[in-house]
Amino acid sequence: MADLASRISKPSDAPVDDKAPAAPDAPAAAEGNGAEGNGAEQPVDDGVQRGLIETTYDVEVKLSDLQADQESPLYSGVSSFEELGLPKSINDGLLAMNFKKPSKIQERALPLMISDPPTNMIAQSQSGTGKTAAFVLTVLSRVDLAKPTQPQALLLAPSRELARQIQGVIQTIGQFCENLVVEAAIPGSISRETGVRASVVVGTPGTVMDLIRRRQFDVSQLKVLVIDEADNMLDQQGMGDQCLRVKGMLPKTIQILLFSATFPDKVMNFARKYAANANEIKLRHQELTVKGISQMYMDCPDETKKYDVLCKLYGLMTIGSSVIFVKTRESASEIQRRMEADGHKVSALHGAYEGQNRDALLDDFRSGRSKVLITTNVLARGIDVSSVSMVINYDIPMKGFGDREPDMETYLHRIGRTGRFGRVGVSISFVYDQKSFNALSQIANHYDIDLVQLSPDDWDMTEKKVQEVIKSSRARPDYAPNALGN
DNA sequence: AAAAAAC
Repeated sequence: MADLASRISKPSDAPVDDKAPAAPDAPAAAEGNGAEGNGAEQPVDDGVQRGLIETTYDVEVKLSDLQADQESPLYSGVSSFEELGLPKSINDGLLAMNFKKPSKIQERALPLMISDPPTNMIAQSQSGTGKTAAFVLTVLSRVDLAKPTQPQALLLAPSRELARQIQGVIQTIGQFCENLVVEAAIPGSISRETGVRASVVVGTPGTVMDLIRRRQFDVSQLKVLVIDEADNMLDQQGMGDQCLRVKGMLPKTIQILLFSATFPDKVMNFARKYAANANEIKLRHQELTVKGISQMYMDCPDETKKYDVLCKLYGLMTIGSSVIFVKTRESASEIQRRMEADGHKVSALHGAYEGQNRDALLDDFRSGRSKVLITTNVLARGIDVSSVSMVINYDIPMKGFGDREPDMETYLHRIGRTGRFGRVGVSISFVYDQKSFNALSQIANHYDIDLVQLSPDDWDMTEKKVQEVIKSSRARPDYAPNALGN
C-alpha cells in the first residue's frame, strides 16, 4: 500500500492572513489550567471586514452589536480570574482546584459572558482547553443562591456521561457556594414526586423536554442556557429539534451560550439563528488540532488483522489509560468479549447498557480501576479523563448514509480525549483497505496533519514511537488539574 | 447500513 504519510503531507494551501505575525514557536507548556494555544495571539490592525473586531493568527473574536464597544475592557480579555470580580466563594473554588490562571478561551470569553446586559456567545476552542470551566463560571456568576431550588440555569449535553461530568465540574468549582444545588436531568435521576428542585440543571435533551412537558421543571426563572458540543446538538435530527423546542419554552430574554471544539460552516449558520446577536470566538480549522497529540496510523493488511494488531498494542495501551473507538455497539461488545477470552482486561461502554451500568463503567475508568475502554461515539465528545494517553480509532469515523464521507469533526473530538490541558498523548487510527485509507487521507488533508505511519510488522519501531511520546508525558510533573480536579 | 437522545 502506498505511503499515507507522504500522500497526505502536502504544502498548506491555507489562506493564512499574511498580515498576521508568525506565531512564535513556543512549546506548549502547561500553565495554570490553561495550556491552550501557544501565546501567539497578537492583535492585527484589520478593521476592514465589518464586524471583525480583531484577527489574530489563530482566533477571531467578533463582538455582538450589543457589546460592540471597542473601548470596552471586555474586548481585550482578562489575564487573571481576579479581574473578573467574581464572588469570593467562586474564587475559593478555583483556588482549591489549583486553577491559577485562566486559559486562553477563559481569558477571552469570560468577560464577555459574565457582563451585563447578558449577551449570547458562540465559542469554539480546541478540545481540552477549558471550555467547561468557562461556561460553568458564567453559570455560577448568574445564579442567585438565595433561591436554591428555583431553576436558574440549564445546561444541555449530547450524552448521559457528559451531562454527569459537567454536573461534577459545577459541584467542584462551586464547592464553597453555600446552598448551591445542582441536579442532572438524565434518565432515572429526577424524582417523579418532587420534580426538579435545583438552581442549576444539567441534562440531556429528551429528559429535559419530558420534565418540562410534565411540568416538573419550572423554566420561568431560567437566566442562562448552555449547550455544550453545540454543533453536534444543533445539527442532529432529533436533538436539533429538541433543542429548538426547549428554547421555545424558555424566557425570551435568556442568555444562550454555545460551546464546541468544532463548528462546521453549515451548522454555524443555524447556531447564529439559535443564539442571535452573539459574541463569537472562532478558530481557523487548521488551528483545531492539538499540538500535544501525536497522530499516527496503523497500516493493517486486512480487516481481520485489525484485531490481532489491537491485542499486540495492549501493553502500550496500559501504560496510561486508553480509549478504543469502534463503529457499532455490537462490535464494541464483540471485541471486548474476544479480548477478555484472550486474557486482556478491558471494558466496554455504549448506549445499549443501562444508565447505572454506564455510570459505574465510566467511574471505573476515571478512577483507573479499568484502563482500556472500548466504546462508540457516545464517548467521542467532551469526556475528560486526564490519564488517557492513547486513543485508538479501530474504525475510522464516517458520516452516516453509506459511510461515503469521513467525519472530520468526530475524528477531532475522538483524539481530543487525550492530550488534555497541555498533556501529550498518542492517537492511532487503523486503516486496512482503500476506503479507510482514503477517508483518513481526507481527514489529514483537511486539518493539514502529518500522520506518522506504523507498521504491524515492525513492533520495535511501533513501541519506540509510542513510548517516546508517552514517556515524555510522564516526565512532566507540572501538569495542570483538569476541571474535575485530577 | 450508526450512535445518541424520552416515556
